[in-house]
Amino acid sequence: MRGDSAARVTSHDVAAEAGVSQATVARVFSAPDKVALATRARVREAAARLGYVPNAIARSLKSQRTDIVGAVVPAKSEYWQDVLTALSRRLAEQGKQLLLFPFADADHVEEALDSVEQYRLDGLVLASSTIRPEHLVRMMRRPNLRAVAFNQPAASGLLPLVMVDNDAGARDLAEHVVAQGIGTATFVGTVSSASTDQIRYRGAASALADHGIACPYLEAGGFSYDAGYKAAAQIPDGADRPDAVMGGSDEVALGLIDGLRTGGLDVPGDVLVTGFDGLPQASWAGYDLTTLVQPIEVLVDATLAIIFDDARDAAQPERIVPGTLREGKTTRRGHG
Amino acid sequence: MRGDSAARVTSHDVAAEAGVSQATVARVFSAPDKVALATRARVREAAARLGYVPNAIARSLKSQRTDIVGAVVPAKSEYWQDVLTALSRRLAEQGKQLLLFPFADADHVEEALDSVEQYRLDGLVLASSTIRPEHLVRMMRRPNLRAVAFNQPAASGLLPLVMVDNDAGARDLAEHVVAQGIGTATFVGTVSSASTDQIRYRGAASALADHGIACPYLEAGGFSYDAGYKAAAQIPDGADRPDAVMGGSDEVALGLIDGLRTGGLDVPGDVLVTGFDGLPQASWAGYDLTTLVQPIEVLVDATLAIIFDDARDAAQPERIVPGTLREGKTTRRGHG
DNA sequence: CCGTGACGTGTTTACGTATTCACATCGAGC
DNA sequence: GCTCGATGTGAATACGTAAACACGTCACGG
Repeated sequence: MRGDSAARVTSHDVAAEAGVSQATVARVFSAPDKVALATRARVREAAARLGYVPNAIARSLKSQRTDIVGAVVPAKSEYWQDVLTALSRRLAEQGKQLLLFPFADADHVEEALDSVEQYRLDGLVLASSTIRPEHLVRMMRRPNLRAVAFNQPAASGLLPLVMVDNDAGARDLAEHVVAQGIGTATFVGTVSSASTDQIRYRGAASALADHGIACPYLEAGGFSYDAGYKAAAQIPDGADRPDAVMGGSDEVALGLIDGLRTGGLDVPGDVLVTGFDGLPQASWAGYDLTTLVQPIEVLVDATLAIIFDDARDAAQPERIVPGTLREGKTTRRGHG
Repeated sequence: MRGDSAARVTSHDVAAEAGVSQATVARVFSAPDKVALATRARVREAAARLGYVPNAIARSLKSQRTDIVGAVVPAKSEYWQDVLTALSRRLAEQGKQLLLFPFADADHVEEALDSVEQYRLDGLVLASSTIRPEHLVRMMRRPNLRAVAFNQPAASGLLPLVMVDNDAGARDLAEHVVAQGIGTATFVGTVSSASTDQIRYRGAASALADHGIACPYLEAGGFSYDAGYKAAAQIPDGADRPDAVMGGSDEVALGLIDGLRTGGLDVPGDVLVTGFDGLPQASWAGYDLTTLVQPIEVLVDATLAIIFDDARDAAQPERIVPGTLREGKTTRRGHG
């Protein structure tokens, strides 16, 4: 029953209560070592009594720093949710916050960016390869805004870029299934609209070609479980059935597995399946998917390093981080 | 090559360029109808030429509104990620943003709330039943902050509350499995630290008791897939094996299914399994879990209504929204 | 004993906008 | 022809903080 309900308490009120100037109060909360110990204690006490909390809005206006990083991401995606979780956690550790700008589809990116510009964010993470180059360029030239493209190959040359090594990862997966003794394979993804899937497909196809194996491509038409599930029905059965199906992402691969199984096939008995990303769900015992695990923590750290490190000299850094092959049972052939 | 790279463009700059006062520029962007058509056009043109974008920070300071809603949520949870997705999408439609305050575990809630207080948010969504009452009280008395508890029964009486009808949902699930002809059941959840699980357990146990069926409780020790997977090993086999296992949440239930299957049991052949929440993964063909689907859109809308509707008269609204039973194959007994 | 620097604090200003108040203009009504 | 209200605009102020600057005090070394 004290100090609360007092509508808005400012540093001036605290100053009056403690018998010091507003500047001293501000110093206590932003640079305590510049204030004598006794004064500091008195101010802290007064602040507690009044229920004072520094106003981050006013601070941001004055200091030109918001301590907020924005993220423009597709609204529905397991992968991006995992990335955001890692990102926000890391930011919280540094006393910074994450402001979300989700967009339902590519047409709504424009609106999201309009909002982005109004808040003077310290940094911006541009995710999803469905963001078009013209949007990237627009963000590129905002003053005082460090924008980083995250897993978005198309941004190369336009923006600083952090990305898993999609090409090497796809090759690793391809080599792995080849080692299982497959003779045919099919890649299922969304090459049409995702530049990551394009690289993954090319990498896999190239590695397979080195072993004389062709790799036809099947368009899933989306990044979701459902897209993979439906695509499974398009995969030829009988004599034309591929020995392995490579999904462009884990979500698609999980859908593929269930779709194939619903179609009466055994995974991995009849068909091997691989994914890409390393989602938690891929490790679930019901699937135990062979996939390429993205080192999300590393990617996030690299992203934040670009945003916050003042090494502005390296104008356009590109960090390509290798992933790790995770071998699950979806590529484990019954060796009799 | 025009208008860009000009470091910071303010309304003053635009005013000078357009030959009007700063006030007029401000009006053009916040109350356009108060400015003559010709003037408006001239200002808009000048703004475009200079690359001017209104500064949301300054606006917030002046107007005492940030157009930002905060959400305090556990960092790792499928369910909360789905809620956040819905929430941020709905906010974006209204030109508002979502600021994330994730916390790793209950001990870190305190820090998250410290940050919350600094930003003068329009509203706050307090999620997760692991937030302790003392924290709720603290948020309750912040002036100018509309805090809403989301699916958090423990907040009843302290804060406005929006929640799915856990009790009725649990009863529906119990009745459903009873209708399948079961004779014994076990509930697996985290009653110890989640007030939602407590209600769900009591509801299910009560409904089962009405049919003369006891419902022992098994502590999962967490909300995750892994917790469920491990808990499955604790379920008695042989003669004591329950006919049905009810998971406190979908995540736990999915883990249970895989755990039981790994243990050599057939779901639903040997054991029926139910969940709670209605996660997308519960619908995946590999599981097809019987669960209680939460109407997340409805819950989110109710939450935002409490935050933004000025009906401050209804001091402590409590909205309990019914869920929907989704019947999957995990409770479909082979009828011979 | 005085100059010098470190230290602690107060005064003042600036951040960029929204809003209140005042003022000028203009058309309509008597 | 003069008043009155409506309309459009400018001047001035406030939002709450951080930081530059100035000032006074005190300890220390020459």
